[in-house]
Amino acid sequence: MPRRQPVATSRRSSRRAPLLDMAANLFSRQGFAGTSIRDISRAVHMLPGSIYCHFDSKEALFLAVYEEGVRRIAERVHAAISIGADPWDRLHLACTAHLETILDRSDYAQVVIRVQPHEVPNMAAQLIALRDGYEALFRDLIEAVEDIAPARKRSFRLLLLGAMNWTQHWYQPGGASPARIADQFLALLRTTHPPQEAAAHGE
Amino acid sequence: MPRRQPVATSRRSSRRAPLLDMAANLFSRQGFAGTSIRDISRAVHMLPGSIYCHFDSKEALFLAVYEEGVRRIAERVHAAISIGADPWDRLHLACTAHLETILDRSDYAQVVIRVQPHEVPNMAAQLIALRDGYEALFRDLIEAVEDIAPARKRSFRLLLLGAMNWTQHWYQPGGASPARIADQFLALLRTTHPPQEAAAHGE
Amino acid sequence: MPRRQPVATSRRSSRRAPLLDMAANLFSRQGFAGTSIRDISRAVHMLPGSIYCHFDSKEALFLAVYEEGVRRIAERVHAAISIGADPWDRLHLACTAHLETILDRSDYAQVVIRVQPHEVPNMAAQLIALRDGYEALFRDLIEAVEDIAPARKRSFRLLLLGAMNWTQHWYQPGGASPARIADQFLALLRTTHPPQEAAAHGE
Amino acid sequence: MPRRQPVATSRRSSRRAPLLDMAANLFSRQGFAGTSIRDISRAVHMLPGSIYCHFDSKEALFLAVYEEGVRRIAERVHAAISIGADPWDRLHLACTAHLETILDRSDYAQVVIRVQPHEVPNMAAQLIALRDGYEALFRDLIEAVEDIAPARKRSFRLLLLGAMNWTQHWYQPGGASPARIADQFLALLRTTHPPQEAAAHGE
DNA sequence: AATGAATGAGTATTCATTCAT
DNA sequence: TATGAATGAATACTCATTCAT
Repeated sequence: MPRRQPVATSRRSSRRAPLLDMAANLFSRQGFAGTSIRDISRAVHMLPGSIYCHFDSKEALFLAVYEEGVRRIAERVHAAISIGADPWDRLHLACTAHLETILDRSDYAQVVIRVQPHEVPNMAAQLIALRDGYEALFRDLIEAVEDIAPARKRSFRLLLLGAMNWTQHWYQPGGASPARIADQFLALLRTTHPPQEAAAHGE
Repeated sequence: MPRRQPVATSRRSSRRAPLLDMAANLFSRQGFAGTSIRDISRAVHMLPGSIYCHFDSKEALFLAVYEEGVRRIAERVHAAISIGADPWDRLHLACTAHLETILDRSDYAQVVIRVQPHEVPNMAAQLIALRDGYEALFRDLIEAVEDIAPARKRSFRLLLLGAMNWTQHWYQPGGASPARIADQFLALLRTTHPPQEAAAHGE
Repeated sequence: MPRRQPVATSRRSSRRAPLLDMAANLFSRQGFAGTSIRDISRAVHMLPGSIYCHFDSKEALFLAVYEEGVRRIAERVHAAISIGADPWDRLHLACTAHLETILDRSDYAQVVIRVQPHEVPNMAAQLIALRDGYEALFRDLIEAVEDIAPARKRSFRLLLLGAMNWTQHWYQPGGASPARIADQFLALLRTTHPPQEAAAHGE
Repeated sequence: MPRRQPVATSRRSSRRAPLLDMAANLFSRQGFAGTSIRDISRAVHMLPGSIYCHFDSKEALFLAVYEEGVRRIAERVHAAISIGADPWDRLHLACTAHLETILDRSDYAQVVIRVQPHEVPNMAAQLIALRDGYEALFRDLIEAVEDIAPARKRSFRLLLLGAMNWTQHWYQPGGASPARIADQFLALLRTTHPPQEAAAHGE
């Protein structure tokens, strides 16, 4: 597991990291259009113009946040699945890591789920590419699960990812934990195929 | 089935309806913060100020769109389930109607799914109440399905609705139809419990 | 001679005319880039944003000033030459009117001479077309003067117009009047060819 | 004739010369207000702040360009007239050199013609003094031409210099050469006075 | 001599909204 | 019901300049 730099940059200006953090926080709560450069600069005790020392535009700043967000979820999910061997286990671990990251851990990751690429002028293509890169991971994980019929793998993936990503709309810190939600979702999708006491995953 | 007014209002000015339509269209594509009163007024060949003859504020206009959106999905779903008797059938019909409405039929309905209540200043509570009112319908439908274990009904609902609402992010008119998507999603959730006698809605 | 409207517009908002006047004044003294919307709005006791009730952009405002400027010189020159019959007389009258307008009478006209079309983003073509339209007048006047050799008419025109337009750089209200300057310039160019019978427009 | 340093300065930093060149280029095309320190620094691959290692302010940088511009035209004109003896010849040579320099040779010289002194805050007096110093040269050359009536020398100079300086507005590299333009302008002004039969300066 | 970051004021323009007509 | 003009604050971004390194 690689040692990770503070925030995607080794040790630039000490104010770049908090700036990016605050941007992530505000974008995750208010979206792209709903967050102004002034909002961000105020929160980080800079002048609006000073932000442009670090990023060329609001879109570029957003892209940096999004990239970091994708990096963070991907990293956590990769780390999580590395401890499992069985395909269902690995999928389960991935879902737990995914939900934990987007619900509790990281404003960056929340941005990735919450902000739709085409809300961000001139950045849609790049954002979609980043997100697709991440989602390919789930494609692979689901591919490896033998007792999902091949014809259903695509809708399985869309159902599962959609349901997980939508949790942002109703999740509340007090309630069921992200891990519990992952359990419940997979239970609904798994019990289907392999009654778990019996001969394992033979459909 | 109730005769429906042109646009949720009896028969006010002839320009109110297109105004609301255009607002729905723009809000559904650009979100609340991303759509300006000027955008709307331009699209409907009015002056910005003239919009205030019909609505007190941007938020009030949005609320009207949202209300109409909820009304429209609810109406379609109610109409759809009325032709089914079996709980699974009724759920299936509801899902199809839900997906058809938010994916193909109505900008109004799309707004309801796309715009998060708390993006809209001072309106979150009302919007959430409206949405919850609609979602209660699914709670009832799921309640009636006996072969979902009671303890799982909540997560079943959240999984199903989340997955359906998320389709907006990947749905494309050329691909699988909303009805087909509904089939596929329910197939994944149903085969689970009782492939009992025979495949009713079998894939 | 046609009755002329206050400022290119019949009777729109009472604040549009002074706005255009002030813009003409500032553009004529500070150029396009050197004049800000704030400068103009301050001078006319408006808020910067209010200017956009009247013009879509700084460039559009400038174009309106420029058009009016061309209109004004052209009008004055046309009026002046209408009282002459002899080609030299007509040219002389035109030069006097041209110089009087760009030196003393009109900020609008001064803008036309002072601001180079390509200083104004996205407007160069339109501005050049307007200016060329006006200068065609001098082409015709010079065409009619028989004792300028045809091969020299082009350079005659460029010399004369260039010298006149450059007066803005050195003219001072106290010194030689625009009419006197016109006399002197034409004397230098006329004595050349035909000091024929007697001095018509004596120096 | 003095040996000339690379760029008006003995042999400072190797980056000062390209900086000044680029500034001349940009000022000549975009004027003073239309050119930013950032434009210049970008073009010369420096950071904006680094320019202040070489010049105290934007105005000081401009002044350096302007001085160099005046130096360059004056130098070329001096060199040109040194090979002529007859006053008309010398004037002709000066005009050719002047036009060649401001039209084809030097961004520096173009700045002198293009930018009006009072566009540059707090520098007008110095710039005017520099320009006047140069123009005095033409005063002397015209003074020496005997067949221009003394009373007309001033307007002759203003006409000639104005027409030449204005060429910047219409000159195009493909068309008549600067030397040809000088010929044509002087032909218009000369044929006047000296009935050409007399041997003299047969062109 | 040059950098990288920052400043504070300023850039053109857009925002939702108001109001007399 | 709608307009046209205006407001005052906000929008993203750029300006010339400074300063510690």
